[in-house]
Amino acid sequence: MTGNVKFFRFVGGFVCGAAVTTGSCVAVMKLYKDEDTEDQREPEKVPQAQQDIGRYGFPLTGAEIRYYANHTLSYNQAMKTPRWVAEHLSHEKLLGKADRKHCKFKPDPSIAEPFTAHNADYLGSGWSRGHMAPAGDNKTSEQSMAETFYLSNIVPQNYENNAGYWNRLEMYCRDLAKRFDDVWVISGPLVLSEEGADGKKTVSYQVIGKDDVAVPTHLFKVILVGKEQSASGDLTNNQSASKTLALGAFVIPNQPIGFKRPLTDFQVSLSELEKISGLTFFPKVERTTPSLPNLCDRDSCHLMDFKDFTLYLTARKVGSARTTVKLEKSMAELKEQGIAPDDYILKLYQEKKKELENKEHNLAHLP
DNA sequence: CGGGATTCTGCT
DNA sequence: AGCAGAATCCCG
Repeated sequence: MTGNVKFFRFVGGFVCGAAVTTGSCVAVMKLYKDEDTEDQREPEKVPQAQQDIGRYGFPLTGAEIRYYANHTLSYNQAMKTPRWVAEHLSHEKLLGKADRKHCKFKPDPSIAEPFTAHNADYLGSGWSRGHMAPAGDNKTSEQSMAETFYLSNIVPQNYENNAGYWNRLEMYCRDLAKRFDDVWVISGPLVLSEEGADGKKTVSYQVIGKDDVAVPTHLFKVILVGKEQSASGDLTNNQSASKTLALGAFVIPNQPIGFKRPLTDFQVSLSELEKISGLTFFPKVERTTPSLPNLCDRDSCHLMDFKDFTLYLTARKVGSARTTVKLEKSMAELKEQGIAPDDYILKLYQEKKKELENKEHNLAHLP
């Protein structure tokens, strides 16, 4: 029996050996819950050998779950990055006017100094500070947006990837919130092995700054959607909640990725991602069935193409133009790229043009 | 939307 | 003098 220990998964997501006594199992549960806190077992119930081993305490990991206004994460004190960052998106939560220009990247005050990254680690490193929980998911609250700029939510990310492919993936997640009531997103960094010419596999990653912040080779994103909005509302009563869920897991290389690569190119099975990340995602979701419905079957998994993305960026620039010169420049750039402005941009342009012409006319005629 | 740099201003 | 926030500029 000793060589054949069976394991059971409990609702809380931890495992415990069936061969150990019930009492010890409860103790394991307590340790799991209070992982980084003082062992709260009553001393007289702990075997002497265990008391001796733990006399001066066990190592702390700092991996406990940290809660912020609109995101939740587990931190990696060795990497100086998050392990994972979780969010819940909904249509209502994505409305608002909070502006990232009023935010600053800064060390997370709740991370102990020896384990935190600093801005100086990133500046001049060749890597950008990439959000895991995006600022754009926090338009409703200045506070929650400011918290996403804590470096506990940041990883070193390729500039083009951050502004491009990853950005469009984040936009797709927000778009999902228009079609599904609930969207849960978990994002994080990965350092994956590489096979050399000699066939040996090696994990190798750059570290930056005096704090040796780990540069991930890849980033992952797990998307779980639920309660699909249906026009007819014809879901039968006895369908379980899990049947309304759909999930997609993606592993994105931390490097420039062009518009030609569809998101499905980077889709992996949840079990594959769990194996390489060491994480168990959504442990409270029933997994008796072989796998959850595929998000990319239920929805398009289609990121913005070049034309739509350029139109989107132009609309942003037109809306924020401060002078007529810059306004015209944005429109000219669009034309240079061979893209015709759509009705939305034309309307935006006309309104902005009037506004700026008035402003500049008044300035020119001041006494 | 995602990132930068620089300059000015106000405060201590 | 030095720091923090705001404003303005730039890029994809």
